[in-house]
Amino acid sequence: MFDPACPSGVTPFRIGDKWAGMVVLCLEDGPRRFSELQVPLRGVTPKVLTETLRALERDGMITRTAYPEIPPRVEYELTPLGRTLFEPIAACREWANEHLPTLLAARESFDRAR
Amino acid sequence: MFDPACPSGVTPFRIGDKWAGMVVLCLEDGPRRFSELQVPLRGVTPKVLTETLRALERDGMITRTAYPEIPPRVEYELTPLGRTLFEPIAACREWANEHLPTLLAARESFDRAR
DNA sequence: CGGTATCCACATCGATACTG
DNA sequence: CAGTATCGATGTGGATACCG
Repeated sequence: MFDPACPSGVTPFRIGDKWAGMVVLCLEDGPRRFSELQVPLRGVTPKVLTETLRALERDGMITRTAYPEIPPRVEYELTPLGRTLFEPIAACREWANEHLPTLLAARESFDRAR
Repeated sequence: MFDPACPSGVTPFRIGDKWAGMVVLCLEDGPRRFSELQVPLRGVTPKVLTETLRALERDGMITRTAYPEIPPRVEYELTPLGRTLFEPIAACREWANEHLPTLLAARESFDRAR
């Protein structure tokens, strides 16, 4: 997902509000900072990322931990509930990785026929 | 999903354009007619259902078969590619079935705290 | 029955600028 | 660094009516 050519960004089967699923995937290996999350989610504005993180926190998927430092540091981490969500989302990612070329070929063929 | 109280309709992890994932799930047991699909997808307007089905057909997920009869009959069916998509989507459905109460409880708790 | 055709409300998403 | 504040474009979804 950190690759600019990663197909996750164009998969038509993104989860929910477009970014939430990718955030969950980004948190697989442990806590991440706000600015770290902005990297793989290319193009996401701070506003939208904030909204996404708030929504996930509200639903008990992630925790937000702010450290009272200068400069400020905030870390987001999957909760146990969030971890249970990781699996089905990862399954969707696997599907996209495997079948996206087929899908795009079908799409192109369909468009050419019209 | 055919139950009015089914949680699938409120799951925050719906796939893609909100209806596409549910359509795939609806086609699990074989071909379905346009009007049949309108039943479990409560509230979907003909326009939106048409758009959803076109998009799925375009991506090679379903086939559309029109029978030249009076009155007209049209059936939609999963392609082999569409069948491969069924599994990860079903996994998301299972997740929702299992964890939605926990999620809603977390949400309510979060909202009460603010 | 299985759609189209219009029109519209609303939410989402984004760009930009600014702050503790 | 990690946001917030505004504002605006976009487009998705929906209500309603009509057609072959």
